[in-house]
Amino acid sequence: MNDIDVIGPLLHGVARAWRLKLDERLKPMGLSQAKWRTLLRLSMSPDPLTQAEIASHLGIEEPTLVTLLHRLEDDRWVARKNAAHDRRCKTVHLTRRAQRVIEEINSEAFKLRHELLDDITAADLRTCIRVLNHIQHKAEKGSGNGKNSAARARNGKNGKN
Amino acid sequence: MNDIDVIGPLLHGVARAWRLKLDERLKPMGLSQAKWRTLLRLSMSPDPLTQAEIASHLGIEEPTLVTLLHRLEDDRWVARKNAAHDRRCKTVHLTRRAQRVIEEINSEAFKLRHELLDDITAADLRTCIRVLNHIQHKAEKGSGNGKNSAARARNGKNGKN
DNA sequence: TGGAATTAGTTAGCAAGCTAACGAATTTCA
DNA sequence: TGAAATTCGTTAGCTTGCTAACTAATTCCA
Repeated sequence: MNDIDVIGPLLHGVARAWRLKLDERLKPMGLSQAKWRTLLRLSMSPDPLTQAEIASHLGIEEPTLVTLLHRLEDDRWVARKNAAHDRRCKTVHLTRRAQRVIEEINSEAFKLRHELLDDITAADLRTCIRVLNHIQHKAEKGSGNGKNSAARARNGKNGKN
Repeated sequence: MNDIDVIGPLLHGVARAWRLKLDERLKPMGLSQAKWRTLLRLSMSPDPLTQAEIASHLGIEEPTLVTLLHRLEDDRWVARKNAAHDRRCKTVHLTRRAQRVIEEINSEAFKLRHELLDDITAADLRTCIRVLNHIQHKAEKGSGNGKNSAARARNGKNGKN
């Protein structure tokens, strides 16, 4: 089995292992990766985001976000508000409770990143990133039916700007 | 945003893009990635496999495999048989129809791998694989509650040997 | 200005992953 | 030998992703 044949399953496996590890760490505060990623994204933006914007940033489709927000709303992590400027839009806001735990989330994610990566050399890491970027761009090119949020987000065409 | 902060989302994104691309290519023959991976694994084994063995090889849990096999059985890709030697076990077998398309699946997967990787140097690819392996092992270490099929499969403790 | 096209959010329904809990069969060992 | 532990497959119910199809609101332009 040569390198070319091994990297596909390997990629799949690493992404999965990382996700599971984070989920495991954040489970004590009642949050999964999908949930804390959403909270972090909201906390990073200076002004309120609409659902379409959030979905685009996260690289998921809008219907996926709808149910995710329902769960977050049920657990009082976020609240939806009708936007004043456009009655079609809703903006999503962090509750105080969420703002309080975001620090914890950040620090836990930061710690894990460093645990997993700290004995990899900067040069190797850079090479790895270059390779992965290359693969990702190739994989997304041409598949475009115009509806891929992840690609859209990466290219900055997030529907607002 | 430095390298350490960027590689997490990147990994997630690459794995997703690759999976979507393969799904797109194999959709014309009515197969998703989870399905064709299962068929391939069955075709690679010289003698029949039980469900527990298949789940372990694929790195998924048994209940996940159960519903996957149901879908594959509904579409006449595989058949379950009661094992003679152990009445608890069922072995899973490819139908003729499946055997016929496995060649196609293989060649499509092979083509995609080479499309995505062919202008990456062998050295870079090797570095990338080394880094990913390292991350994966770190991510799996310690999380062990003994129930992680993926790690079990990689370590060769697949319940039979 | 008013009908057509577009955009935001939603619902419905499927796929593929998970854990917990269970029944039936087998293995272990006191 | 027979009770306890283990193993195999299953069901039930959850999460997180998807597409297709819908409603309501807005924008475009003839």
